Amino acid sequence: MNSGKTIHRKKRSQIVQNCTCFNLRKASRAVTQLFDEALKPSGLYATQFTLLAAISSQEPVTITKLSQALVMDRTTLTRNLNPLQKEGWVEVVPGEDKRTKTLSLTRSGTKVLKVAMTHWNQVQSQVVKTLGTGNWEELLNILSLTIKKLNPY
Amino acid sequence: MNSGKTIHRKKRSQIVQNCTCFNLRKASRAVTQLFDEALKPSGLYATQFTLLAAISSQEPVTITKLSQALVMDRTTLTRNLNPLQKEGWVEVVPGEDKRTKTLSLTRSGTKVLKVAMTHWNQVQSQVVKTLGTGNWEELLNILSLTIKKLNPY
DNA sequence: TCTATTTACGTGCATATACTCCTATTATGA
DNA sequence: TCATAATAGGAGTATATGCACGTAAATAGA
Repeated sequence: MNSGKTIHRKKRSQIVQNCTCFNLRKASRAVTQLFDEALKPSGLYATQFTLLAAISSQEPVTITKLSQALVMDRTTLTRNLNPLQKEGWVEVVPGEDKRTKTLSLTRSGTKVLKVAMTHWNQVQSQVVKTLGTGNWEELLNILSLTIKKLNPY
Repeated sequence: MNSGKTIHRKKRSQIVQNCTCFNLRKASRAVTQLFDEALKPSGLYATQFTLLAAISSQEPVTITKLSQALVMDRTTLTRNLNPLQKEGWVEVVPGEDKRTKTLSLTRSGTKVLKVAMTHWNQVQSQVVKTLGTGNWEELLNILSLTIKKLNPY
Protein backbone atom coordinates (compact mmCIF):
# COMPACT_ATOMS: atom_id res chain seq x y z
CA MET A 1 0.00 0.00 0.00
CA ASN A 2 1.25 3.47 -0.91
CA SER A 3 1.11 6.49 1.34
CA GLY A 4 0.00 9.78 -0.10
CA LYS A 5 3.54 11.03 0.11
CA THR A 6 4.81 8.12 -1.99
CA ILE A 7 2.25 8.85 -4.66
CA HIS A 8 3.31 12.47 -4.79
CA ARG A 9 6.94 11.43 -4.97
CA LYS A 10 6.18 9.29 -8.00
CA LYS A 11 4.21 12.08 -9.60
CA ARG A 12 7.09 14.53 -9.18
CA SER A 13 9.54 11.97 -10.44
CA GLN A 14 7.41 11.67 -13.59
CA ILE A 15 7.41 15.43 -14.01
CA VAL A 16 11.17 15.60 -13.95
CA GLN A 17 11.47 12.64 -16.31
CA ASN A 18 9.03 14.14 -18.80
CA CYS A 19 10.10 17.78 -18.66
CA THR A 20 11.17 18.94 -22.11
CA CYS A 21 13.38 21.65 -20.65
CA PHE A 22 15.10 19.38 -18.14
CA ASN A 23 15.85 16.68 -20.69
CA LEU A 24 17.23 19.13 -23.22
CA ARG A 25 19.47 20.77 -20.65
CA LYS A 26 20.60 17.42 -19.31
CA ALA A 27 21.53 16.18 -22.78
CA SER A 28 23.24 19.50 -23.44
CA ARG A 29 25.38 19.11 -20.36
CA ALA A 30 26.40 15.58 -21.32
CA VAL A 31 27.27 16.49 -24.90
CA THR A 32 28.94 19.79 -24.00
CA GLN A 33 31.22 17.99 -21.57
CA LEU A 34 32.26 15.63 -24.36
CA PHE A 35 32.93 18.43 -26.82
CA ASP A 36 34.73 20.59 -24.27
CA GLU A 37 37.03 17.70 -23.45
CA ALA A 38 37.69 16.90 -27.11
CA LEU A 39 38.39 20.53 -28.02
CA LYS A 40 40.75 21.10 -25.09
CA PRO A 41 43.93 20.74 -27.18
CA SER A 42 42.74 23.65 -29.34
CA GLY A 43 42.21 25.92 -26.33
CA LEU A 44 38.55 26.45 -27.18
CA TYR A 45 35.37 25.65 -25.32
CA ALA A 46 32.58 24.14 -27.39
CA THR A 47 30.64 27.39 -27.25
CA GLN A 48 33.65 29.34 -28.43
CA PHE A 49 34.23 26.95 -31.30
CA THR A 50 30.62 27.45 -32.34
CA LEU A 51 31.00 31.20 -32.18
CA LEU A 52 34.16 31.27 -34.27
CA ALA A 53 32.65 28.93 -36.85
CA ALA A 54 29.45 30.96 -36.99
CA ILE A 55 31.33 34.22 -37.44
CA SER A 56 33.53 32.59 -40.05
CA SER A 57 30.53 31.54 -42.10
CA GLN A 58 28.70 34.86 -41.85
CA GLU A 59 31.36 37.57 -41.56
CA PRO A 60 31.02 40.46 -41.58
CA VAL A 61 27.99 40.19 -39.32
CA THR A 62 26.48 42.41 -36.63
CA ILE A 63 25.94 41.36 -33.05
CA THR A 64 22.15 41.35 -33.13
CA LYS A 65 21.97 39.44 -36.39
CA LEU A 66 24.37 36.76 -35.20
CA SER A 67 22.66 36.46 -31.85
CA GLN A 68 19.37 35.74 -33.60
CA ALA A 69 20.97 33.08 -35.77
CA LEU A 70 22.28 31.44 -32.61
CA VAL A 71 18.99 31.84 -30.68
CA MET A 72 21.04 33.60 -28.06
CA ASP A 73 20.34 36.76 -26.16
CA ARG A 74 22.14 39.73 -27.68
CA THR A 75 23.85 40.59 -24.42
CA THR A 76 24.97 37.00 -23.95
CA LEU A 77 26.68 37.11 -27.32
CA THR A 78 28.37 40.39 -26.42
CA ARG A 79 29.83 38.85 -23.30
CA ASN A 80 30.79 35.60 -24.99
CA LEU A 81 32.80 37.65 -27.45
CA ASN A 82 34.99 39.09 -24.70
CA PRO A 83 37.34 36.12 -24.19
CA LEU A 84 37.59 35.72 -27.97
CA GLN A 85 38.57 39.36 -28.37
CA LYS A 86 41.07 39.11 -25.53
CA GLU A 87 42.74 36.22 -27.31
CA GLY A 88 42.78 38.25 -30.52
CA TRP A 89 40.61 35.81 -32.45
CA VAL A 90 37.72 38.13 -33.22
CA GLU A 91 37.76 41.67 -34.51
CA VAL A 92 34.92 44.03 -33.61
CA VAL A 93 34.66 47.21 -35.66
CA PRO A 94 31.94 49.87 -35.97
CA GLY A 95 29.66 49.28 -38.93
CA GLU A 96 28.58 51.75 -41.58
CA ASP A 97 25.49 52.23 -39.44
CA LYS A 98 27.24 53.74 -36.45
CA ARG A 99 24.91 51.94 -34.05
CA THR A 100 26.16 48.56 -35.15
CA LYS A 101 29.37 46.61 -34.68
CA THR A 102 30.53 44.08 -37.21
CA LEU A 103 32.32 40.88 -36.29
CA SER A 104 34.99 39.07 -38.24
CA LEU A 105 37.76 36.57 -37.58
CA THR A 106 41.36 37.65 -37.35
CA ARG A 107 44.10 35.65 -39.01
CA SER A 108 44.86 34.07 -35.64
CA GLY A 109 41.16 33.32 -35.14
CA THR A 110 41.05 31.53 -38.48
CA LYS A 111 44.09 29.55 -37.45
CA VAL A 112 42.74 28.37 -34.11
CA LEU A 113 39.43 27.49 -35.75
CA LYS A 114 41.22 25.34 -38.28
CA VAL A 115 43.04 23.44 -35.55
CA ALA A 116 39.82 23.03 -33.57
CA MET A 117 38.00 21.63 -36.59
CA THR A 118 40.20 18.55 -36.57
CA HIS A 119 39.21 17.78 -32.99
CA TRP A 120 35.61 18.70 -33.68
CA ASN A 121 35.50 16.21 -36.55
CA GLN A 122 36.72 13.47 -34.27
CA VAL A 123 34.27 14.03 -31.43
CA GLN A 124 31.38 14.64 -33.80
CA SER A 125 32.12 11.34 -35.57
CA GLN A 126 32.40 9.60 -32.25
CA VAL A 127 29.00 10.89 -31.19
CA VAL A 128 27.37 9.87 -34.48
CA LYS A 129 28.90 6.43 -34.15
CA THR A 130 27.88 6.02 -30.52
CA LEU A 131 24.29 7.06 -31.18
CA GLY A 132 24.09 5.27 -34.50
CA THR A 133 23.75 7.25 -37.72
CA GLY A 134 19.98 6.85 -37.88
CA ASN A 135 19.46 7.98 -34.31
CA TRP A 136 21.81 10.91 -34.78
CA GLU A 137 19.95 12.08 -37.88
CA GLU A 138 16.69 11.77 -36.01
CA LEU A 139 18.13 13.81 -33.15
CA LEU A 140 19.30 16.60 -35.43
CA ASN A 141 16.01 16.67 -37.31
CA ILE A 142 13.88 16.86 -34.22
CA LEU A 143 16.14 19.52 -32.69
CA SER A 144 15.82 21.60 -35.85
CA LEU A 145 12.08 21.27 -35.71
CA THR A 146 12.04 22.22 -32.05
CA ILE A 147 14.15 25.30 -32.63
CA LYS A 148 12.06 26.32 -35.60
CA LYS A 149 8.76 25.95 -33.78
CA LEU A 150 9.78 27.36 -30.39
CA ASN A 151 12.39 29.96 -31.30
CA PRO A 152 11.11 33.31 -29.99
CA TYR A 153 13.00 35.31 -32.63
CA MET B 1 32.47 30.21 -60.01
CA ASN B 2 33.23 30.09 -56.28
CA SER B 3 36.32 31.47 -54.67
CA GLY B 4 38.19 29.31 -52.19
CA LYS B 5 36.96 31.54 -49.42
CA THR B 6 33.33 31.01 -50.41
CA ILE B 7 33.79 27.27 -50.37
CA HIS B 8 35.31 27.40 -46.92
CA ARG B 9 32.52 29.63 -45.76
CA LYS B 10 29.98 27.04 -46.88
CA LYS B 11 31.96 24.26 -45.27
CA ARG B 12 32.03 26.08 -41.95
CA SER B 13 28.38 26.89 -42.22
CA GLN B 14 27.71 23.17 -42.61
CA ILE B 15 29.80 22.41 -39.55
CA VAL B 16 27.77 24.75 -37.41
CA GLN B 17 24.51 23.43 -38.81
CA ASN B 18 25.48 19.81 -38.16
CA CYS B 19 27.17 20.18 -34.79
CA THR B 20 25.42 18.01 -32.22
CA CYS B 21 26.58 20.20 -29.37
CA PHE B 22 25.56 23.47 -31.00
CA ASN B 23 22.08 22.25 -31.91
CA LEU B 24 21.44 20.83 -28.46
CA ARG B 25 22.54 24.05 -26.78
CA LYS B 26 20.54 26.16 -29.20
CA ALA B 27 17.38 24.16 -28.59
CA SER B 28 18.07 24.30 -24.85
CA ARG B 29 18.26 28.08 -24.97
CA ALA B 30 15.00 28.35 -26.89
CA VAL B 31 13.13 25.99 -24.58
CA THR B 32 14.67 27.34 -21.39
CA GLN B 33 13.54 30.85 -22.32
CA LEU B 34 9.98 29.55 -22.73
CA PHE B 35 10.01 27.72 -19.41
CA ASP B 36 11.67 30.59 -17.54
CA GLU B 37 9.01 32.97 -18.81
CA ALA B 38 6.17 30.59 -17.94
CA LEU B 39 7.50 29.90 -14.44
CA LYS B 40 8.07 33.57 -13.63
CA PRO B 41 4.88 33.93 -11.55
CA SER B 42 6.19 31.19 -9.25
CA GLY B 43 9.51 32.97 -8.68
CA LEU B 44 11.49 30.00 -9.99
CA TYR B 45 13.84 29.60 -12.90
CA ALA B 46 13.41 26.44 -14.96
CA THR B 47 16.60 25.00 -13.50
CA GLN B 48 15.42 25.71 -9.98
CA PHE B 49 12.07 24.08 -10.65
CA THR B 50 13.90 21.00 -11.89
CA LEU B 51 16.08 20.94 -8.79
CA LEU B 52 13.17 21.23 -6.39
CA ALA B 53 11.22 18.55 -8.23
CA ALA B 54 14.23 16.25 -8.33
CA ILE B 55 14.91 16.70 -4.63
CA SER B 56 11.23 16.19 -3.90
CA SER B 57 11.22 12.86 -5.69
CA GLN B 58 14.44 11.57 -4.16
CA GLU B 59 14.75 13.11 -0.72
CA PRO B 60 16.70 12.59 1.37
CA VAL B 61 19.49 12.52 -1.18
CA THR B 62 23.19 13.46 -1.10
CA ILE B 63 24.79 16.06 -3.33
CA THR B 64 26.91 13.67 -5.36
CA LYS B 65 24.08 11.21 -5.92
CA LEU B 66 21.69 13.90 -7.10
CA SER B 67 24.31 15.52 -9.32
CA GLN B 68 24.82 12.21 -11.09
CA ALA B 69 21.09 11.79 -11.64
CA LEU B 70 21.03 15.25 -13.18
CA VAL B 71 24.21 14.68 -15.27
CA MET B 72 25.52 17.80 -13.59
CA ASP B 73 28.90 18.48 -12.09
CA ARG B 74 28.88 18.08 -8.32
CA THR B 75 30.19 21.60 -7.75
CA THR B 76 27.57 23.04 -10.08
CA LEU B 77 24.82 21.46 -8.04
CA THR B 78 26.34 22.82 -4.83
CA ARG B 79 26.24 26.33 -6.23
CA ASN B 80 22.78 25.94 -7.72
CA LEU B 81 21.56 25.00 -4.26
CA ASN B 82 22.66 28.35 -2.79
CA PRO B 83 19.75 30.51 -3.99
CA LEU B 84 17.32 27.76 -3.01
CA GLN B 85 18.77 27.62 0.49
CA LYS B 86 18.70 31.40 0.77
CA GLU B 87 15.01 31.36 -0.04
CA GLY B 88 14.50 28.67 2.55
CA TRP B 89 13.22 26.10 0.08
CA VAL B 90 15.89 23.44 0.58
CA GLU B 91 17.35 22.08 3.77
CA VAL B 92 20.92 20.79 3.79
CA VAL B 93 21.92 18.65 6.76
CA PRO B 94 24.95 16.42 7.45
CA GLY B 95 24.32 12.78 6.67
CA GLU B 96 25.07 9.77 8.81
CA ASP B 97 28.30 9.51 6.87
CA LYS B 98 29.82 12.76 8.08
CA ARG B 99 31.33 13.43 4.67
CA THR B 100 27.93 13.72 3.06
CA LYS B 101 25.14 16.26 3.15
CA THR B 102 21.55 15.29 2.58
CA LEU B 103 19.06 17.46 0.76
CA SER B 104 15.35 17.77 1.40
CA LEU B 105 12.58 20.25 0.73
CA THR B 106 11.28 22.51 3.45
CA ARG B 107 7.58 23.11 3.91
CA SER B 108 7.98 26.38 2.02
CA GLY B 109 9.91 24.60 -0.72
CA THR B 110 7.09 22.12 -1.15
CA LYS B 111 4.66 25.00 -1.36
CA VAL B 112 6.52 26.94 -4.07
CA LEU B 113 7.02 23.72 -6.03
CA LYS B 114 3.27 23.07 -5.94
CA VAL B 115 2.55 26.55 -7.30
CA ALA B 116 5.22 26.17 -9.98
CA MET B 117 3.76 22.84 -11.10
CA THR B 118 0.63 24.55 -12.33
CA HIS B 119 2.65 26.83 -14.58
CA TRP B 120 4.92 23.98 -15.60
CA ASN B 121 1.91 21.95 -16.69
CA GLN B 122 0.76 24.79 -18.89
CA VAL B 123 4.04 25.43 -20.66
CA GLN B 124 4.80 21.75 -21.02
CA SER B 125 1.39 21.17 -22.63
CA GLN B 126 1.95 24.14 -24.89
CA VAL B 127 5.29 22.74 -26.04
CA VAL B 128 3.82 19.29 -26.67
CA LYS B 129 1.00 20.85 -28.64
CA THR B 130 3.30 23.12 -30.65
CA LEU B 131 5.62 20.28 -31.57
CA GLY B 132 2.86 17.75 -32.04
CA THR B 133 2.53 14.81 -29.68
CA GLY B 134 4.38 12.42 -31.96
CA ASN B 135 7.30 14.76 -32.48
CA TRP B 136 7.49 15.51 -28.79
CA GLU B 137 7.61 11.83 -27.90
CA GLU B 138 10.31 11.32 -30.50
CA LEU B 139 12.28 14.21 -29.01
CA LEU B 140 12.07 12.84 -25.49
CA ASN B 141 13.00 9.34 -26.61
CA ILE B 142 16.02 10.42 -28.59
CA LEU B 143 17.16 12.71 -25.77
CA SER B 144 16.92 9.83 -23.32
CA LEU B 145 18.96 7.68 -25.65
CA THR B 146 21.55 10.41 -26.07
CA ILE B 147 21.90 10.91 -22.35
CA LYS B 148 22.14 7.19 -21.74
CA LYS B 149 24.81 6.64 -24.37
CA LEU B 150 26.90 9.77 -23.77
CA ASN B 151 26.50 10.37 -20.05
CA PRO B 152 29.99 10.31 -18.53
CA TYR B 153 28.77 9.21 -15.09
C1' DT C 1 13.16 70.65 -39.82
C1' DC C 2 12.48 68.80 -35.45
C1' DT C 3 10.54 65.80 -32.28
C1' DA C 4 9.14 61.08 -31.14
C1' DT C 5 10.01 56.44 -31.95
C1' DT C 6 12.66 52.65 -33.17
C1' DT C 7 16.93 50.21 -33.41
C1' DA C 8 21.67 48.62 -31.87
C1' DC C 9 24.37 48.13 -28.25
C1' DG C 10 26.41 48.20 -23.34
C1' DT C 11 26.32 47.57 -18.03
C1' DG C 12 24.70 45.87 -13.59
C1' DC C 13 23.02 42.04 -11.56
C1' DA C 14 21.90 37.24 -10.81
C1' DT C 15 21.97 32.53 -11.91
C1' DA C 16 24.15 28.26 -14.47
C1' DT C 17 28.15 25.43 -15.53
C1' DA C 18 32.45 23.07 -14.68
C1' DC C 19 37.60 22.57 -13.85
C1' DT C 20 41.37 22.67 -10.42
C1' DC C 21 42.94 22.42 -6.02
C1' DC C 22 41.95 21.80 -1.18
C1' DT C 23 40.04 19.60 3.44
C1' DA C 24 37.63 16.18 6.13
C1' DT C 25 35.88 11.64 6.67
C1' DT C 26 35.66 6.81 5.62
C1' DA C 27 37.46 2.49 3.96
C1' DT C 28 41.40 -0.65 2.99
C1' DG C 29 45.02 -3.65 3.94
C1' DA C 30 49.53 -4.72 5.63
C1' DT D 1 46.45 -0.51 14.65
C1' DC D 2 48.04 2.73 11.47
C1' DA D 3 49.35 4.49 7.15
C1' DT D 4 47.39 4.92 2.57
C1' DA D 5 43.82 5.27 -0.66
C1' DA D 6 39.23 6.47 -1.85
C1' DT D 7 35.17 9.29 -1.26
C1' DA D 8 32.25 13.59 -0.26
C1' DG D 9 32.31 18.05 -0.33
C1' DG D 10 33.88 23.29 -0.61
C1' DA D 11 36.36 27.50 -2.64
C1' DG D 12 38.69 30.00 -6.38
C1' DT D 13 38.40 31.07 -11.01
C1' DA D 14 36.46 31.43 -15.57
C1' DT D 15 32.96 31.08 -18.97
C1' DA D 16 27.72 30.95 -20.31
C1' DT D 17 23.11 32.87 -20.03
C1' DG D 18 19.59 36.43 -19.92
C1' DC D 19 16.67 40.25 -17.72
C1' DA D 20 16.17 45.27 -16.61
C1' DC D 21 17.72 49.52 -17.52
C1' DG D 22 20.32 53.13 -19.87
C1' DT D 23 22.69 55.53 -24.13
C1' DA D 24 23.59 56.74 -28.89
C1' DA D 25 22.31 56.65 -33.64
C1' DA D 26 18.92 56.27 -37.28
C1' DT D 27 14.21 56.66 -38.86
C1' DA D 28 9.47 58.33 -39.25
C1' DG D 29 6.06 61.72 -39.29
C1' DA D 30 4.04 66.13 -38.47
